[in-house]
Amino acid sequence: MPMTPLEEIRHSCSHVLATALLRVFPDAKLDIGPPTDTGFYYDVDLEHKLTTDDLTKLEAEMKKIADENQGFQRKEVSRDEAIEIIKKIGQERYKLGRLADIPADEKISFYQNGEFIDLCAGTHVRYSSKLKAFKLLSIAGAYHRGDEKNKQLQRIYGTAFASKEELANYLTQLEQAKLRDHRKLGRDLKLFHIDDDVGQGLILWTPNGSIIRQELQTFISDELRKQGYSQVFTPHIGKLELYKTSGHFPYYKESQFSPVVENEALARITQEGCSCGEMMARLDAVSGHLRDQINARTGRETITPDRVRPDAQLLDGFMLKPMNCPHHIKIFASQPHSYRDLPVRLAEFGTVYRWEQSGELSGMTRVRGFTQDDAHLFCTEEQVGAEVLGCLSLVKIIFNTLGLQDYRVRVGLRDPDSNKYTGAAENWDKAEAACREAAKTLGVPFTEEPGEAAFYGPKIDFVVKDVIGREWQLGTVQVDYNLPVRFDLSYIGADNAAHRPVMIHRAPFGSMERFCGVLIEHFGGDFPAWLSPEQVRLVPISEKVIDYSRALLARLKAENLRATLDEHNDKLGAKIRRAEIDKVPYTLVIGQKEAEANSVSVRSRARGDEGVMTTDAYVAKLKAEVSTRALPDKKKAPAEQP
RNA sequence: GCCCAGAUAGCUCAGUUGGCAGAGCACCCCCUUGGUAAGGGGGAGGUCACGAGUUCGAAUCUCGUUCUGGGCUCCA
Repeated sequence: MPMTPLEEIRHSCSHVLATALLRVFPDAKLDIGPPTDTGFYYDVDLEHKLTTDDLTKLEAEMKKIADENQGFQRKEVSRDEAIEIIKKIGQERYKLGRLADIPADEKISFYQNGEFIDLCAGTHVRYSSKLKAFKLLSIAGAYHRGDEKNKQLQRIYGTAFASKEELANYLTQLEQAKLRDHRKLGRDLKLFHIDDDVGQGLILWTPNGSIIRQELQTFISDELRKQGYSQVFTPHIGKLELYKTSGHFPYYKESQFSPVVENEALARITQEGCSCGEMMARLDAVSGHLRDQINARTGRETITPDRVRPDAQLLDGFMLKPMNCPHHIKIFASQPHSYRDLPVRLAEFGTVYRWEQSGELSGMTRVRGFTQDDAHLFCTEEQVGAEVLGCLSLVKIIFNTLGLQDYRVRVGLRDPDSNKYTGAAENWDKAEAACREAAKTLGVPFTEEPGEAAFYGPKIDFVVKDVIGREWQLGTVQVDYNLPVRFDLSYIGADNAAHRPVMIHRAPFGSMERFCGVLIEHFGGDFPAWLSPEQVRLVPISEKVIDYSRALLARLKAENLRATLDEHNDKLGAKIRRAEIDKVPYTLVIGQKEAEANSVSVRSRARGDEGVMTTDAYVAKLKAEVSTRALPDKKKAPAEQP
């Protein structure tokens, strides 16, 4: 498949980088060097540990190669010839494996530029002098073939464009993006804090951030009430056996916090002289009774005999809940249900804990404790389609209200080659069909991705990009035919017989933490008035109007608006500047004129000076803006930013 | 978890070959009483991430630990 002109430039840069690499480090063993969405990289196996100084050296060598104006020449060869070439250039270590990947019926080609030749399908620019604007950016580790078990190679990232201007623009864009980073804005605007002494990946919501979260929760709760959901509350922990029944333990053991064992049980087991390994084995083990139950319900050997231990050896504990489903299931199961009750929709802002690997943590977007705007729907099989649609429309309402337009939809299907999925194939087929049909109604393009399903069912995810281009899954809707079986859920149908309900898991935000992180970047900190921690800043021009300003502050607070008064001993310009830096949507300038006329001079963060209006008129206007959850106007062209 | 880089005041950062811990902003006080993005002066603020080692002497050199950033792997 031919590449786009930009891809050709970037891919050719990979080859030029490899050429430079071999000139500087002749013993480098090359793996692969493809173009990416934002540039290119080359993976290399090298004894020498590359440093940023090396990047400078390599880049200089690349410039030289570009100036040498080397031609890129394609050579098609037979497989035997290919092996010979690879051996001749001493690149057997990875290239022979890459050669073996090429299907028998595909042409094998090499590209040569100057002294460098590389196994490559192409395509390339004709001459290296076409490469005028490139830059090496960073060094990273990357596993060979993306497999953790393989050797970690050194990956050199770079970017390239057709012109120097485009490259410069891209680099400025990167700088600009850093200013929107939720980790920076979170600190500057005092939205959240992560403290080493509390723990990695555990968010402390400071007062400002808490206001945003609270407003979002109110917004969602309002929508849920309209759509017939019931609010529930459940504890943060549950017994291990609950998760053995659901199948989450020990299946996801590595990504869960360790179980909490009661003191007495711990003392007893220590007295018995149990090793740590033995204790873990006892925690993993199940009773014969549970095994029989689950295997009967699922109709196959879901729990194998080796996990069963005599009751005397079993050890139960509590787990920090990694998900809310089992708790909600127990609420559903606590009462008999008629088909007339369905669907039952149980919603909770439920906090869950997951043991993410330390290297995966990132600000608010990847954390170890987070609160899902979770709900579980229990419905009949006939209702699944309509309920999935309802969930999707909720996600759309939320995204529209917040002006989130730049997202993609992913329908996660099971990977036919994997056995990690539970449940009968025909149920999977039905559920996947329901998701596909529902996604079609969204009116936005979606991709079907095998292998992206949850282990209990297919799902529809809403994925957005953060400021540095990383994708994050936010909203999700998942169909589940599995957990109702494992927990033996039922309802009584019109035929007076027991039927199995279908479950739908859904979280339109995904998690409050990740969603807020993405939202901070989406708005760049310029939140709409309804979300702004501080909606109005009162700025008195002099102390002479301080009494009027204080009375006005009291008035605004009484109207349930979030306002503060800047009593600093500064000039007006400085106070305005501070309000702008704090990203307050409205600044009210108060001087003698305003005090005498019971009015305010309004300055909008987005639109600048809006002139004088009566206090009553302003309050009414702002309250309307807040209650309709209006989006902020596009910010005016930034003046001199700090 | 793995690879690379980093950690100095609340924030952004400087700190030379090892020799008294620095600046700007923010904070507090004083002067200034003003009309839409920075008036002026003063003050306070530090276990240089933590722990060892080398040295007469360590923010600076070495080792270890923790955390952060960029990747990789993972993400129910």
